[in-house]
Amino acid sequence: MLNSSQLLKEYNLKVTPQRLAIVNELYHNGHMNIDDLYKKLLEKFPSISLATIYKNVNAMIEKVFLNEVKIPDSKSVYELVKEEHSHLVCSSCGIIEDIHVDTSVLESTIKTDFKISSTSVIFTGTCTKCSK
Amino acid sequence: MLNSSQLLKEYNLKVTPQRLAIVNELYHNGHMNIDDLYKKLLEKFPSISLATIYKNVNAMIEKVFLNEVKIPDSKSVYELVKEEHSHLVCSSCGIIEDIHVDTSVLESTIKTDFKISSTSVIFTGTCTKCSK
DNA sequence: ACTTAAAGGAAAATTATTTTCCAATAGTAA
DNA sequence: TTACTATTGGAAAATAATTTTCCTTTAAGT
Repeated sequence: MLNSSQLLKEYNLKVTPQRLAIVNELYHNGHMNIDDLYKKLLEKFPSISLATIYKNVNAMIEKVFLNEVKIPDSKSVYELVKEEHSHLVCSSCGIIEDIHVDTSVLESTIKTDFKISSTSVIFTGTCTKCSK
Repeated sequence: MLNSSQLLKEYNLKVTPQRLAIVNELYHNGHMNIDDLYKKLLEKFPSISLATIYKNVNAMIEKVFLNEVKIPDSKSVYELVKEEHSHLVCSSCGIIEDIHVDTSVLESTIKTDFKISSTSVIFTGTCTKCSK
């Protein structure tokens, strides 16, 4: 189980029911875009405003508690920050999965003068369900 | 030298001065966002409209002649489609460089049921100039 | 040159995101 | 618990980003 309340506190974010819901939804669904979040929270808070979603998502990103994932050819999704990982995206149904990849292999093989600080990898393909 | 006119024709896009300028700018600058393009084209076409930029960029993406590159924490940029490659982004000055990476290494090491069709890799770091 | 489908530009329309303002509320201190 | 204060949520307005509409112009084929 996730102690969302404590988590928010650790990130210096006031604990409110709306924020708890955002955290819990992301915890259960992994990756959601703004609209997914809005629609989901509307069920629990019929009067919630899109501005509240935006304000909170931005606040959480600022505190490095959430992370925006930019997916090729589709909308950005948000996820709880956790250990570094990459993403698998199904171009058919849109499902997104985390996957652990050792990017140091890449970083060591490329020839560049850049000091690399992070490597984003997104695999696009077809998931098992959609393959059938 | 680039024969932009012929290129456009090959992609079934009518050759217009505005389109030629877009292609040439992208050829010379490599990666530009919508605003970069708009500002640049304004120099040559003082009455050009942002809608023209959007319409053309979208048309070119549709024909798989341009490609949108989604950069973490910054605006999307567009580039002419060419052989597969990855990107290096300087988080300090924003410069973007192409880099060739053998992503098959990654694809073969990960454990997944997805049928992977493409792999997007973006390295973020600091370029030489900004390192000094 | 003539014709026509497509493109460019201006403005409006839509969509996405942020800001403002005020009432409600979480967190802290008494 | 109560009182206080800063922050949050919500409604609406404001701003930004993108697309569409409509009409004039133009590229490209005849």
